[in-house]
Formats: sequence, C-alpha cells, structure tokens
Amino acid sequence: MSDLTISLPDGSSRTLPEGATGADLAADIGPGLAKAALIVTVDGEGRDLDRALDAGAAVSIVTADSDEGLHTLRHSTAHVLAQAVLDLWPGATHAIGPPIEHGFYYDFELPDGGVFSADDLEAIEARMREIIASDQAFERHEAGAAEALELFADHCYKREIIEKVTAGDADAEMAGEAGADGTVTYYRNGDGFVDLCTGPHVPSTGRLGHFALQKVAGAYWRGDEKQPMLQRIYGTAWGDKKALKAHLHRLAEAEKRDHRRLAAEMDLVSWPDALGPGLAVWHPKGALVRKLIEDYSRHRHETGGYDFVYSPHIAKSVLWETSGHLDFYADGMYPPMELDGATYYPKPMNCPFHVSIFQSGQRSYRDLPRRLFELGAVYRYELSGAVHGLLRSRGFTQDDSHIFCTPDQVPDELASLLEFTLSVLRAFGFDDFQAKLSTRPTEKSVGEDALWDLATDGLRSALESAGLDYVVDEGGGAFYGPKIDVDVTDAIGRPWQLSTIQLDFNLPERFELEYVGADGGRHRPVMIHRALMGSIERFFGVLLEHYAGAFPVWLAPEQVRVLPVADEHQAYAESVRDALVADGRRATVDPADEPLGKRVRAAKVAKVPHVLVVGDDDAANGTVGDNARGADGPERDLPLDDFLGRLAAAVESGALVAGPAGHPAEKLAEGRAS
RNA sequence: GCCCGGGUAGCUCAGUUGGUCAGAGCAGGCGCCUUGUAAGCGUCAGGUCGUCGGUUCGAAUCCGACCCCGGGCUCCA
Repeated sequence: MSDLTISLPDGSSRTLPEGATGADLAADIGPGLAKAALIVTVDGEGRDLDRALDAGAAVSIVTADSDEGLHTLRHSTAHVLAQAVLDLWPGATHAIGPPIEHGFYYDFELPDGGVFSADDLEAIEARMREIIASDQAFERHEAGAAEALELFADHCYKREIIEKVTAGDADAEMAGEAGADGTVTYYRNGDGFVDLCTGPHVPSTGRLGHFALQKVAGAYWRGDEKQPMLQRIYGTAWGDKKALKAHLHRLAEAEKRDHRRLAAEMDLVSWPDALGPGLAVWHPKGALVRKLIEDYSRHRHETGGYDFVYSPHIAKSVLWETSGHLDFYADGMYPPMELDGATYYPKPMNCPFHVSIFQSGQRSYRDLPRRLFELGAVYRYELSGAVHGLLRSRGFTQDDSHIFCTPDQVPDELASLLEFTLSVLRAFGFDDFQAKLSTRPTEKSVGEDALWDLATDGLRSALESAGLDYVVDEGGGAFYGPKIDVDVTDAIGRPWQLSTIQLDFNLPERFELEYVGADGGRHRPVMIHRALMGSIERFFGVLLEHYAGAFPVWLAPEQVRVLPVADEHQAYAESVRDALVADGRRATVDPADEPLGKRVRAAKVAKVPHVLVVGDDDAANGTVGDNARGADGPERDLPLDDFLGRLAAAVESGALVAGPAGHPAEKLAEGRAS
C-alpha cells in the first residue's frame, strides 16, 4: 500500500497512508485539532472530514475559528432545524436553508398552509437539541436525477431544484444546493432525514449546539413575490458558548441603540400616525442637531467649490418623461396630481432639476466643472413593509449634488470628490470605511466604451489614491454609468452605506446637454451624481445609533446642564449658564427642587455631556464642579474660565474645521477674541 | 405590496377560561423637603383599552374589516 503526501497551509507537507481522510490528517497533527476540526479544504474546496484526501493536494483543516468553519457549522445547524421541523410537522416540506452572516435560516412550507408561531420555536429548538444530543452522523451520498427525484418525491421545492440543476442550467443560487453534472449530492442523517445539499457538513450533529432560534418570517420562494410565501425560521450559531453569548449581547446592545427608541426617549423625532408611514416630524432638539449637521454640510460645500441651488417639490410629467424616471422609476414615485390640464409628480430625485439649471444657458468648457448642490427633499413611494424609522422613509432630504464636467476632467474630479466625501464623514466621527466599485453591467447599457473605461479607471484610481479598502462588483453598475458606494462602520461594527458617487452617461443624452469646447464645437458633458450623507434623515439616524444618543459636544442639543446644590445657589448657577450661553454653548439650569442625586441622574440619562454642580464653594470662588460624560468622577473646584476654554476646545476639535456663522466653532472664535 | 407578530395613560408594561380588570412603575401637576454628584416623601390628574362593525344579558378579552407599529421577503438613500 502506497502513501499519499499533502501540503499544509504553513508550507509543510505530511505523508499519510493511502485512503487517509481529513479526520486522519487532523488526528495525525494533534488531538486538539482532531477535536476542533469541522471540515477540510482540499485545494480550496470544502470537503467532509470522512472523505479521502487527494495525493499532492493543498489541504487545510477548518475549525470554528474561521469564517468557513462557522459557515459550515451554521449550514449543518440549518439541516438540524429542517430535521426537527419535518419531525414535528408531518407533511411539512423544506425548501432551502443556507448559512448567512451570524447564522442561518431555513424556509418551509407547512401542510394546509400552516404557519409557525413564536411559541413553536421553543419546541423546535428542544427537538433540535435532542437531535444534537443523539450525535447523528452526516452521511454524504450521490444520486442521479431520477433517483434523487424519487428520494424527494414528497418535497416539491427540492424536486424543483433537482430538475433545474440536473438540466444543467444551474444559476448561482442553485449552485449551492447541488452539482451541475447531472448528479446531485444529498446528506442523510438519523432515521430518515435527507436533504439535498452539496455540503460539506460537520461530521455529526454532536458537533453542534451553540445556537439559538431567533424569529419567524415570511419569505417568498426564490425571493419572488409571484412565488408562494414560505415560512422562514432564522437562527444564529457559533463555535462555542462564549461566542454565542457575545453575539446575543451585541444584538441587545444594538437594540438599545435603536434610533427609533432613542429618538423617542430623547424627544428628537416622532412619527405621528396621522402623517402616514415613513413620514417624521422633528422636535426642537432633533431639529437642532439636524440643523447643525446641515449647517456643517453647507459650510463644507460653500468652501468646496459648489454652487447652491433650490428646486421645487413637484414638476410636470414632461420633465420625468425626458429624464426617463417615468419609464424606469414609476413604481417608486408618488402618484400624480392633475391640475390645470397638466400632470404633476412629486420629485423622487433632484437630478432633472439640476440638469434644467445647467440647460438654462450656454455653457463653456471654461465654466466646468459645474457643481450644483442642494439639500433637496424628495419623496419616494417605498413599500409599506420597507419603511424603517429614519433609515428608510418616504420623504427625505438628500445632500445632493450634480457635477457637470468634461470627460478630461473626470479623473481629477473623482479623486477630489472622494477625498471631500471622506473628509466630511470623518468630521462626524466615522473613520472606518469600506467602498464598493460597481462596473459596467453585462447586459444593455448606454455610453461609449471609452467613456466607461475613463470613468471606471477614474473611480478606481480615486479609491487607490484615497487608500480606501474596496471590493469590485463586476457588472454591478447601473445601465447609465459606474459608481462607488462608501460604507462606514459604526461604533459597534455595523456597516452603513452612506455615500454614493455615480457617473451618468444617460441624462446628458436624454436632455441633450452641451457645452462649447476650446475647439468651438459642441460637446456632451459628463454628469456625476453624488450624495455624501445620502439622506440627512438617515444620516441622523445612523449617527444617533453610532453614538448611542451620546452626541459629541459640538452636536449635543444640550451641552451643559448646571445644577445648583440648593436654592441659594440658583443665582450663581444662572450666571454660569449665562456665561456659557454668551460663549456660544447650549446650557440650561435645573433648579434645586429635587435632590441633587436625582437631578444628576436625570442629566446623565439625558446624555448631557457636562453636568455642572455649583454650591457654596463655587459661588464664593467662581468655580464649577464638572461631571463630564465618560469621566471617572466629578472634577471639583474648576475655575469657570478654564471650563469655558476646555469646552470651546472640545467643540472646535469635534467639528474639525472652522465653521460658518452659527456653527459652534465660529462662535468659539468670536468668544475667544472678545 | 406579501407573510408573521403586535396596538391598554406621555413612556415601559400587568390584565388567567368574556362578568368591580381599567391597573402599576416612571414621566407630568401641586405641596413638603434645601439637597455636593445616577431615583427623598406625600398627593393629584390621565385612557372611548388603535378605529369601525359584529357576536353576547355583558367585550380590553371572541369574530370581521380597516389603520398604524415591529420582524422578514422585496427594494433602497
């Protein structure tokens, strides 16, 4: 009997008896690894531990420490979920059950249109634990189409997959379920549970167990609303108890940060039923923060080479016919209004208006690039089920700009635009970015090849010179141009897509835009759509969650609350407040009609950055006691002037850039000069 | 829009099988307390139990429709 030699990720190689499996290899390396091993990869392909290795292959042992290991673990847990459901609901059928980020789901159809209730999860989870405790092996099998169809005779969704796959037209979605060579693989465990699956799986159900079922949801088969609605169960699964616990803790933290909860608690924004879904009103404190955000945005655009414009909220249908929105975006638009024999639509986008401004006169290449900026409110008819607080609403305000430039100017414009974008986002405390470059779709698209290449290369080099991590979504661009999307990662690691920089080769054509070039001839400009925050409302919601409501000093609606120890300190407290207000701060006094501890607590709960306590000593010496958010404890006997200076510095560094009149940083400068 | 789950005081929630079940805590008003760093005491007020209709001697509770909210699907800033 000959041996086989394989290579390991560290470059070493190992020789094992012929027919050795992944499990043999792990055991050969060490008992700890043997215990932790879930699957192996052989030349990059995942494979069950009990399958023989190939001589000469590059083999890697996969454990729950890696994404691939977790993926396998979750996938196997999804199988156990399906097994439990099929046990408990005779006649139920299972559709698909893939691993997803942090967990897995499985879609089912219950007999007679039955549905799961939240209570069912408990019973299902208990059955799953029994299956796991009985440590059933996952056995891999292969079958031809006919055999597989017989095996899954009672499972119409599995049959549909088998038919699709064995017919050889496997698409990406189906590729995860079966091979495309006329045979399919399936896994069997326990008494009779079988599932169509390419695997790999953990060796046996006993390797699972750190999971939790989370929720029930409806989901269309293949995500298509014309297909039947299936019952989906979501769960999460991890390699050990600690990781599961940590994940559940993160979810709880995220819930505490929910901007809808914070918006109500902090009296920032509300959604009165009478307004309709996705339509918010801004209360004074929320409006104040929003105004600071908008003021900062305006300031940056003023000094960044942009021209400010305004446009109406509605326009006649001809504008939307020319722009093409009525052709490809009608579903997202509010319905039309008929008046004076004309048809008007609320605007879902600002671009046609900005194009109209560009069109209003003859443009020379000397005028370009022309950057038109507007905090433009738009209305989109989002599906009622899609509306989600400020993060997805039906009326929102874009920090929108349309840049018109010559093709030659495109690369430089994109590079400076991306830098500008990142700089604005950094000012709000975001410093972890992930970008996506979306290139020309393979199907129909408009624009010359040279233009696409110029723009795509321009976007790529902008990303590279900005030193930004990015992924390429090949063919993911719109039909009218390539784009960059920028995600930020928030304080608890969640990504949010905020910025988008989008080339448009279509609208200039549709509106027949022209400029006069140096050669005296007429040329078509290139148009760039871009939004940095995306939507002000959404950006506000993301910021609120990022900071968990504890806005940095320059954005905090109430920056300082002054608490007199007793009534006799009221006058001094008011003088402290007046000094703060004169210095441009937002400060209030909370009089001594409640015990100090209670007032301190109220201020802390309200997330006021600085709570000042003033008593006899302070009134006598012109000092304050500063209980700052995040500090270990109060700092007593701080001279008022020192506090004013310290706060001013914090406001200035928070804003990063000197602001316009009305911006905290500007008042700071005035305050210091005087 | 579709599936599931919810709407009880400003907020968070109790209200077993339909019959003093319209309640609690916090918040709010008033009074007392005069406080040195995360909840002092007392007292008062508040709700057409999402809306409309139905079943019943009787409905927060059962049924139907609708509205709104939440989680998904889909979509997306």
